[in-house]
Amino acid sequence: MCPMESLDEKPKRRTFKGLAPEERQRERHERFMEAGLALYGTRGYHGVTVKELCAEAKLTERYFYESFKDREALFGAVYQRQVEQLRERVLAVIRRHLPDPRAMARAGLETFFQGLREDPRCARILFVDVLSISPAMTEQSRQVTSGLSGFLLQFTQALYPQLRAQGLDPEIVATGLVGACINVAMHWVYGGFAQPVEAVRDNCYALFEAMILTWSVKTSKPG
Amino acid sequence: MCPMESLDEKPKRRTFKGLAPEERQRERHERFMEAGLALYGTRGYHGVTVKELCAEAKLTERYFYESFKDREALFGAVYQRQVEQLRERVLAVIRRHLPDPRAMARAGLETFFQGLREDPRCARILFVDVLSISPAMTEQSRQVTSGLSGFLLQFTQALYPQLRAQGLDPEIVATGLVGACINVAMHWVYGGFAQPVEAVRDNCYALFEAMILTWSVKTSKPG
DNA sequence: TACTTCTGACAATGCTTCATGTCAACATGT
DNA sequence: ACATGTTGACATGAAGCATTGTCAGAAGTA
Repeated sequence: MCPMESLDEKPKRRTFKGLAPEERQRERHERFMEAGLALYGTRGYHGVTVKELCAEAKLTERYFYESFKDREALFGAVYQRQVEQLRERVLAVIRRHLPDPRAMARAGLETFFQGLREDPRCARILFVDVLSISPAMTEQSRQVTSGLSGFLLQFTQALYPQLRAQGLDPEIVATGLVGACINVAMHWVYGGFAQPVEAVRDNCYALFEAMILTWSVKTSKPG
Repeated sequence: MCPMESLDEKPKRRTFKGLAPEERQRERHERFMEAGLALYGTRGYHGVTVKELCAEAKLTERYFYESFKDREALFGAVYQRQVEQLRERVLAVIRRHLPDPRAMARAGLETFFQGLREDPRCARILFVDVLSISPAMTEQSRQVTSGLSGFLLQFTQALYPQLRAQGLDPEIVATGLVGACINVAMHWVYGGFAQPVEAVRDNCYALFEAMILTWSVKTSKPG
């Protein structure tokens, strides 16, 4: 009985199982992120409940709402992480193949596809469910893919500054090429990786190269 | 009081409001189909309840379950109808432009995009929600897009029988081209049709042409 | 008019989910 | 050993949903 006891005293946070409070919380957060990847990535967003996420994370609802506002917030966090992981990986590989544009593009594509094969769960998260959750998530996805085609655009224009598409809108073409990769990836993943990754990489690269070639031809001999 | 009254007598079906029983049922079915298109196409599959579908159709739950086993069955029917409508329209236009392959492809593409602009609701149904409902619906969508790339393949190979893709898998390329059109369409629709339909059509056609050109080049002068 | 079918409004059931709350058991530092 | 922070199991409540059922009245038939 301490005499100066305040009425709204904060509980003293302390270590537990050898971990500081922040560490424990981060670990719980992490477990939910992995549970989200596991369940959302296999059964989709709408088929998964908070209770199931908790069971997968071996934690209880209380801690779920400690880390995330709701189911959608967890999905958004998982989505964003997957995007950034894949992006970093692809960019790193592209950098490693500087300055050969052909090698850069092919290696980037291969890394993209290999990432999906290593963890097919992220394919569903990145390309399917994100579009059917809420307008906010749809917009987030739109920005990601727009950013991707923007990068693609910048990339090709830096490599081939002389390219001027006659009557073509580079933004639309870039959107198309991104869509091509995504659709190929989806069919590849859902088809059980029937083709070797090199085949997928080469065929997608062929689309890129075809466009560059077309642009060169159109610009070098107009009409 | 008829003396021979059977215990399990079937109710005599009769006309009502000048319509035969079958006509009435068909009309109810139709109203649910339109309600499904309206609500699924704007708010998505998961955000719509049976009650809302009934309100939109101005009918009651009883009649919903008369026509459809559940919400998913209605979605499947709406999806299938939209696929077939768009396909018929595109095929009709393509036929009308025989035998000029360039005109056929461009007109087909334009009809595809124009169909989406006339009724943006079907974009969501055809490309987004169908993938996140159930494995069965996902498979149905897969078959549709596979059929589409199959047609594309057959089309180009019929027009350019000499084309032999060196080291390329025509199936993957076709999948990519279909994905390109779908992604361009999605961004076009969700971006509020910022570009004129001719621009979208021409840029997608450019992708097609680029591939054909690439194949021709690769086959005529190998290496 | 008398009878039957058809229709719409809505109640009822049973289930599931989200989100919060309770509480005893456990772990820790003193 | 004790007081207290921490945890997991479970309870609770409000809400929403799918599906079936009830019933009075409108619309057709004879």
